[in-house]
Amino acid sequence: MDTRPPQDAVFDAVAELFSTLSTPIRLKIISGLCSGEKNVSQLLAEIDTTQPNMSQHLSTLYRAGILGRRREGTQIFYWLQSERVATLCRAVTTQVAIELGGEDLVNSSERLLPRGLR
Amino acid sequence: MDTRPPQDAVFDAVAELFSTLSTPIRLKIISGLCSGEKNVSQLLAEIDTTQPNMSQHLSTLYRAGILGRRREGTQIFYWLQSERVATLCRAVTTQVAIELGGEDLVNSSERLLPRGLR
DNA sequence: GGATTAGATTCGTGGATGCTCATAGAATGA
DNA sequence: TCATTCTATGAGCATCCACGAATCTAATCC
Repeated sequence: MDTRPPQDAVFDAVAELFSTLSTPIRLKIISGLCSGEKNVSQLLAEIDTTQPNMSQHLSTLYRAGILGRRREGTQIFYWLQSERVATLCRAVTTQVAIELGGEDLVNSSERLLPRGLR
Repeated sequence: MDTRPPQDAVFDAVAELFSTLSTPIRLKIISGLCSGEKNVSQLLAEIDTTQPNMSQHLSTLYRAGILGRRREGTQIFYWLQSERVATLCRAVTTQVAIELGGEDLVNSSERLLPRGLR
């Protein structure tokens, strides 16, 4: 069989990546991790959602290879594993902030997805 | 009220954009229009789906401001309106093709989202 | 071992959306 | 006007998925 063109696999993969990034809360998580690794409690302090919901989104981003994970005692730390995806989100977010207008928004957007501090 | 941070609007907009690009068929449409404007029949000849389904996806991309639309007789031509989105898709698709491996796939990927011919 | 804290997992549900089928609309030609 | 071609729209359906509530697991401390 295999009547599908090989490019289809590429489009499928790209669509899946975009799908992973297509929810605001996951973008906020990526934004929050731009300044370095954080545990779940720290992320919960920044992002308004429930703990189970946060856990599910973190799991989704981890399985997608976008986040790394590490246990330290009872806490679990996450960090940005895919620098490529971080760069992608940064570029798109900056552009959208500009297009949405508002100098203030553009200025504050520089803090939306800051480049890694180290 | 308005207790939501202003950045939330940016994340919402970015998530919506990614959502629009999160289906393979819409990526194929964008790819097909990279070489210039086409009518619906031409797109149907390249992309395997039904006519109503194609029409709906075209409508979605048009409403998102990604495609332009023009009537000529009974036919309707679509073209890439947002060069920014086209560039985005091109960059991501190329990277994913590379990461999926296969020299042949990488080479053929150059034809996935060719730069505009004019 | 019991209690406590930090996260993950399971289950159920409502809303969004992609698909198909049937139909409607618009333009052209006889 | 009627037929044909090209495209859009609406209804019905199935699926996916984000969310919340409750529960479970793992590690630490008493």
